Amino acid sequence: MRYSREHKQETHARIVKKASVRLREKGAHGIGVADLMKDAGLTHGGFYAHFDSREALVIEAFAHAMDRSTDHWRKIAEQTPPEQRLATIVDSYLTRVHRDDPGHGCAVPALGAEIARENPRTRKAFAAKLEQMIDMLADQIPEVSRKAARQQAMAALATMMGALVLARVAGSGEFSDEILSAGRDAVLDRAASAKKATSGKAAKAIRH
Amino acid sequence: MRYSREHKQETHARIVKKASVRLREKGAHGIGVADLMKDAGLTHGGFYAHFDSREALVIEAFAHAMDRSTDHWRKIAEQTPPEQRLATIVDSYLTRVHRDDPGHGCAVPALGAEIARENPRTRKAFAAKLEQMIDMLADQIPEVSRKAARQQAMAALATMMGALVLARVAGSGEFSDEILSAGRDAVLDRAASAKKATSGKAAKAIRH
DNA sequence: TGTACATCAGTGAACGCGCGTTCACTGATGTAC
DNA sequence: TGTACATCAGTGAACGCGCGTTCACTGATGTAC
Repeated sequence: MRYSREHKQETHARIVKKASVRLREKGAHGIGVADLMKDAGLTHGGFYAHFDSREALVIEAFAHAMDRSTDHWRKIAEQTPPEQRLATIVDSYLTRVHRDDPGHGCAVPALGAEIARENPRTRKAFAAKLEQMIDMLADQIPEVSRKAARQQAMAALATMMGALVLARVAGSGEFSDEILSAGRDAVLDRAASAKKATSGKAAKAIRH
Repeated sequence: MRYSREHKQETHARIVKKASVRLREKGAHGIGVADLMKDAGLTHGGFYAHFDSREALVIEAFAHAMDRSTDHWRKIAEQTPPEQRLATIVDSYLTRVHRDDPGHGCAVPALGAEIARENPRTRKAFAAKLEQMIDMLADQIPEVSRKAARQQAMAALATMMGALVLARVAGSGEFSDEILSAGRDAVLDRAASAKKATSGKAAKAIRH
């Protein structure tokens, strides 16, 4: 059954897309090649017509997830006034829905720690996507220098993904909700005070 | 070779201690029973004289790592004036040494995401230790209500462990160092502004 | 105190299972003539 | 346009390996008498 020219690309994309969901749900080593192929409606034998190895799929699936997240938040930001963009992203990031559905959420809290232990090539591929995500976040922070915006974006992502990891460890009760809420407040308060600090002297005094 | 009464307990403790290092280094599924026993100077067959299953060791090793971290920071805090305690903890947490030696560092960035995917019993055991760690951090935040201190402790831990995960993904270059530094600034700035906010009106205005 | 026996932490071979990967084969469709 | 052949995405059995777990056995030391 030979297929048309686009067919292989479509199948390849479908495997990557489905895998990116399942890997975020189950972890980078939490699901096997056979199950990933089954998710895409195929049998495991055909896997190596599309990827050199399981690891190659993992890299593609991560990149896909990161790109989708970065695009998603950029689009959300574009529909929001500049001074509210970061707040809107944080509010949509630290939600119960995101906490309870890692498969369709940010790959950083789901897979960051595992990727950091992966071989250098895989880790670097992920690091490049992480940098793009941070740049996108920095773009949403107006009224400060580029350097300050990047620094704030790094801290904001650390707090957001960290709070999501902690909230997932905590389960889905009150304790978990409190973590989400504490993370939101931390990012938003700091954004507010950092902005004031660059435009007023009184606020600057507070930072030191 | 029957051993004295304390011998088994000592061996058990040694296995747990060594495993807690290796699991933080390699991940919750990154190292096998045989290698873990070898680390403790034993052969794999004896494992089940000490633990019901591999998972039981994982739970004990996590609990051990969390207790050690919590104790460690409590001790550091006790040797520091109250108003500098959180800052001292943050400074010792977000370092290159900690980033580059996960085996002897905090279990939350190393294993949190994986534990969140584990079965409910394992996850809940970890969640209880997480709550203890947050309580300990809240104890180091003076001059605010208990509720506010806990909230700030949650956010601080989220930022700290998140920054460590991101820094490990980023490797060990400039980008990675910037993440550590951005995380430090975020926690310390917020601690300073939160304190001011409870004692001065001008600062309160800044938070809103 | 001395002796015979019981205990059980630890050994190392073996089992069963799942997983990543390989491979011979299939057959629908593209392509050459 | 029609026909014969080539291609190659996908199938499903099989391989080899590592891992968690089991088990018969060992032998130094605790304990009963």
